Amino acid sequence: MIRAVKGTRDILPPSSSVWNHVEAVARAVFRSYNYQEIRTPIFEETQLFLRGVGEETDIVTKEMYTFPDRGGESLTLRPENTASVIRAYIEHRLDQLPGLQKLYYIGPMFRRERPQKGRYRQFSQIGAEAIGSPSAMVDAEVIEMVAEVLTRCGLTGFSIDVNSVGCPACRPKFIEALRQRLESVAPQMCGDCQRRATTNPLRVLDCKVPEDQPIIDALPSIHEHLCADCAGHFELVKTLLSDRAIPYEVKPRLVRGLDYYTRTTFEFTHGALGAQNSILGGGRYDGLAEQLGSKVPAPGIGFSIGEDRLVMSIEETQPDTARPVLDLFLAPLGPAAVRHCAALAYDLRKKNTVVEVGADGRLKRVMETANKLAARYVLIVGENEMNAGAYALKDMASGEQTTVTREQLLARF
RNA sequence: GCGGUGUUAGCUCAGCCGGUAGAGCGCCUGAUUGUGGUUCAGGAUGUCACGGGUUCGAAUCCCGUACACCGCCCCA
Repeated sequence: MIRAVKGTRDILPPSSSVWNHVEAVARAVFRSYNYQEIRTPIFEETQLFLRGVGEETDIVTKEMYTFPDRGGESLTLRPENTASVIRAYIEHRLDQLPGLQKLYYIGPMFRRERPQKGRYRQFSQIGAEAIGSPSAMVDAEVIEMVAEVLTRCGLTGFSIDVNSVGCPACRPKFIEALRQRLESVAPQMCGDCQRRATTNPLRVLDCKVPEDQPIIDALPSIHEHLCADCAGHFELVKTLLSDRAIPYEVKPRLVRGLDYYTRTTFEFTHGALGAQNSILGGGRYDGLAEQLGSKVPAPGIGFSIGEDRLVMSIEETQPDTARPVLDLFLAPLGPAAVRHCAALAYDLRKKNTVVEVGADGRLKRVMETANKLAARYVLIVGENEMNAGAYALKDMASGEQTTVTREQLLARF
């Protein structure tokens, strides 16, 4: 038997309707903030991600689906979408358009990691990018917007963590201070941290080993090293979030894994997800466009929601959300009624009524089928009904049966 | 990429120390002629994940592979 490849999966009903719901909610919220959809290719030149995501990141060093095209060019299945959006922004000179560019996307991403619950090799992200402004106003609006998406999806119990990772002016100084301090304390820490102390000092802050926590708490904080501009920016973001009564927590240790982040970073987590508790992540990337060859600066901020994880949280939190509606089930008795029902269904469906036509057979059997499909009403169409010009309409919930003419039926459904 | 647990009917699982498989749910059929949800009776379905080994004999023991899940790394 041929099975779906490792780390990929089929989204079947009724789960697929939850996916559709989530996407519809996101589109509606994005629209209300005046975002418009962008669709970029699912694969790009490998070079885009090397430069955009960062050569030293885990994504680039060990997780990309990279393959040579038949012409010899190296292509890569997109591991994330921000780099592609910025590439499109530059390529199509969107900086020449008036105002901020506010773009959203929904689609599959690919990372070759060891699969786990909530972690797949093909997964879907719902994301948005606001490009063209360095203002803290935009940061706060983006965080507000994504919180609104989760809330309107019916999700509760998520928490919002924010931080500032500084800018090219102040972050290197912080990293240097961190490195120096780690020289003395790292030997007392876990093996991973001893390694990180030299390879990636920022990662030490993310360590979850309980014994290391007191040591980490005593390490220098990024906030002591932010330059005046970065500190002011972060203060304003926090003030604006408070103005909106959005509950957030400052996590000085929140370090994101992509190289392009500057200043504001944020992450939403949810307890129902297990080890992969991050439901969405995002941040500001003021230097990314220039890194990708833009001649003009294009400061931006964005996020991406892990759609698989969002759907999973919703399904675990509220299990009975996905229930498709079947308005009317037509039960034909005899070949003539089958033709009659087909024509009737055609007219009803033009009005977007959800209609199913049963197979000809014993009424008992047809009723059983209608019941299993959870039909609201069943319309019985046999010789008697066709001769009389009136159908028997049964309310499946109450069991009551009434008589309706074709006109009455079309007016009602 | 590293470590661990698991893989038996469509689903959830049982199967003790090796003697070639079961339950519940679901599905199908019937309880006479045009009426569901309850009840009753009957029925179908598994190369016991795959490959190899030990054995007279393996779902049951051993090894390998695949996949899923848990933890690590990292992230969505």
